[in-house]
Amino acid sequence: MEMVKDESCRKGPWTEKEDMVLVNFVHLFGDRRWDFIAKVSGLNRTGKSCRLRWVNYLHPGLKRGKMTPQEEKLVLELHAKWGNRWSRIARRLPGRTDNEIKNYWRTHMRKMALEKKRSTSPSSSSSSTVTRVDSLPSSGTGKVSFYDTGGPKMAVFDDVKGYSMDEIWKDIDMSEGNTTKLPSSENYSEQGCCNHFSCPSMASSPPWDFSWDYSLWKMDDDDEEEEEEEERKVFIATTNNQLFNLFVHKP
DNA sequence: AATCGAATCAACCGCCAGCGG
DNA sequence: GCCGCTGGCGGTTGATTCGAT
Repeated sequence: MEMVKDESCRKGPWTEKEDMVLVNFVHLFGDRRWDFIAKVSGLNRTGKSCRLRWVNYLHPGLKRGKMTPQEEKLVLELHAKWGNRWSRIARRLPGRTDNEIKNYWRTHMRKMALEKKRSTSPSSSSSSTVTRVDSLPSSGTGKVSFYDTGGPKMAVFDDVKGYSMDEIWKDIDMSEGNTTKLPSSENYSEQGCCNHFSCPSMASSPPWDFSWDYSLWKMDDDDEEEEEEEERKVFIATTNNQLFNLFVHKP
């Protein structure tokens, strides 16, 4: 049963079947032992890849869709405070992932930087119409990344006071000591992601209280064929077989 | 209707810290 | 104390979607 982690591991987009298998195994073994899950599930993926897929896409507590104004505000506040510590910021936003926030910020900053550039240089000096934001100088690292901010020192935020790293850490300490400043912070600990998503759906149905729910993978296109449905059932059966074998062969 | 650039999203990569042997 | 393994995190990239022209 040695599923060797080598270059033959699958990459690229996940299929619906892979998702189903992963969810099944995560509910059985928890969302910690990713390498183990990757091996026993038969998914030809790395543990890392499995974890990423679960955290960013399959986790039942995830919100989808646009950020609300409150969330946007919170992201701005927290980024001003903590810089690019996306996972930390994500913990304050139930149902949002670090990846999502990172992406949002990237887009947001691009917009902001463009607007700022336009407003500060009305002459649009150079011949090029739009200067890519990515090429804006970063804060002294030499490496260019438009959101390589060190956080709060981001030039685009004139209204945000500059912080030194020490100050940032002081802030973090303070906020962890006294979190009442931030909305909904009391619901989150600094531990595993499971604890962070204390969304209602998770609260009422912990991972181990698992029942197969097709709605999880219901696609919008309702003309989904029965054939696909049948395939699903077959796949679940196969997965269950795998699990059965696994337990039977356990000492 | 076609095209092109911008925006968004999903996934990978590399680094690092924590932990167990 | 050292070393290897694993998971977590931040940065980046590539594909897809959207919107303007």
